[in-house]
Amino acid sequence: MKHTLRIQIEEIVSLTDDEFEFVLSHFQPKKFKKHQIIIHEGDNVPYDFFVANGLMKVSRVDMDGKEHIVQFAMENWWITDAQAYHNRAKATLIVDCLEDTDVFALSLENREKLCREMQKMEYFFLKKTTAGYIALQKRILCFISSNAHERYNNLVSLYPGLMQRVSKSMIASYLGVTRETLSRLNATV
Amino acid sequence: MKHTLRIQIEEIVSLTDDEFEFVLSHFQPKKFKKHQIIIHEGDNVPYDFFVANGLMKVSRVDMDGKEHIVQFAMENWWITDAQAYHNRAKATLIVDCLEDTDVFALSLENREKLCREMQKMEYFFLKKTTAGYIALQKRILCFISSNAHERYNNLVSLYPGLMQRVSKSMIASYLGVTRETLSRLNATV
DNA sequence: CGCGCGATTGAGTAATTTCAAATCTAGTGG
DNA sequence: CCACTAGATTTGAAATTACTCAATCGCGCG
Repeated sequence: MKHTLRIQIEEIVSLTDDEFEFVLSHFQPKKFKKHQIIIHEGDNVPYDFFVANGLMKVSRVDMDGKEHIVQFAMENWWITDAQAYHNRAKATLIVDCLEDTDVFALSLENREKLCREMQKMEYFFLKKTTAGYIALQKRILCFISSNAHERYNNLVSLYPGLMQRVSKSMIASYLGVTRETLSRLNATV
Repeated sequence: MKHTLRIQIEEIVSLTDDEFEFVLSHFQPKKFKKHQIIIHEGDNVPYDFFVANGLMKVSRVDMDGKEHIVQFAMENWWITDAQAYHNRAKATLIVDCLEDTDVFALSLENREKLCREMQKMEYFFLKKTTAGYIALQKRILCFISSNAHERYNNLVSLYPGLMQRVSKSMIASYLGVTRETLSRLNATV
């Protein structure tokens, strides 16, 4: 059975067994528990996490104590406070687990080292990051051109599996509406 | 006087004169007129554009004929329909000029070629794309956690120069509000 | 059974949109 | 230099959408 990280990388570049072992040696496997907070606001952010199993989220809590969810990460997604990670700055976001989660953690040092050692990994990260950029651009277009109802329908069709694993309050937070508004949307469908 | 593209690249990797000439040979300089539409919906998207001079935007026009602006690009910004460009797909967005504009156009073929020939250019694109990803993530956080007034203030403080060059209707479209709402915000400040 | 948590419902309020009309502004031709 | 027009901006009033706060419902679990 192939490693889930290997499958993802090989969607973009092919690897021999040895090469994959080499790549993998740059990651640290870690296990987290449901509700565990991995990165607090103000922390250093030493890792980008590849989720092998489980479910995490990144969010910010505003001055009123309201949580705003920036991203979920299910299996085969990457998650971290990107701004803090890449700029070696203090976290402004919170990363935590919605389920027991297995990740492969990649430090920025190892990421850079890996890119120097294997150019095709730099190519992989470029493709992945570009795809992420495009996805965010679509999400922005959704915000500027759609109301809450349309954004909800869009999310359901994009990630149907997410609905079964995440509370409706969190879906609301991700969509930028209150849980009450989201609840009333469902009634209207 | 250094080339504006060279300055941007050298913020991330240093180049000799020869190297820069080599990089530049992969680009095509182009001149566009104000109001010129560079990419129509449904077009192929052969280029990513580096704006040397002038101002462009990417937008989508919805079924009601309303324009939604995804991005502006002033000097030293990159702009294209990223989804269509990177996936060699038909454009779903419109790219046009708000001023007479000089660009350096980079085809996907030349981009790939350049990355193969000079690894540090792949590094450059990775850093640039990562920075773009982080910027979009911030903009999304702004949408889910801020009202129109706060989004407007945020935009003004991020890009004060933009306000002098772009009509308020377009600012409104970029912020995801109507021009009437934006107009009323200014009154309240 | 009864507690606790998430989801829903209700009522009032605030923000935003819609559509229409009025104003302002820059550029043009006389 | 002035009048005129087209486009952009602002204003007004009503309708809609979304939010807030409070109360209720539903369900799993000790």
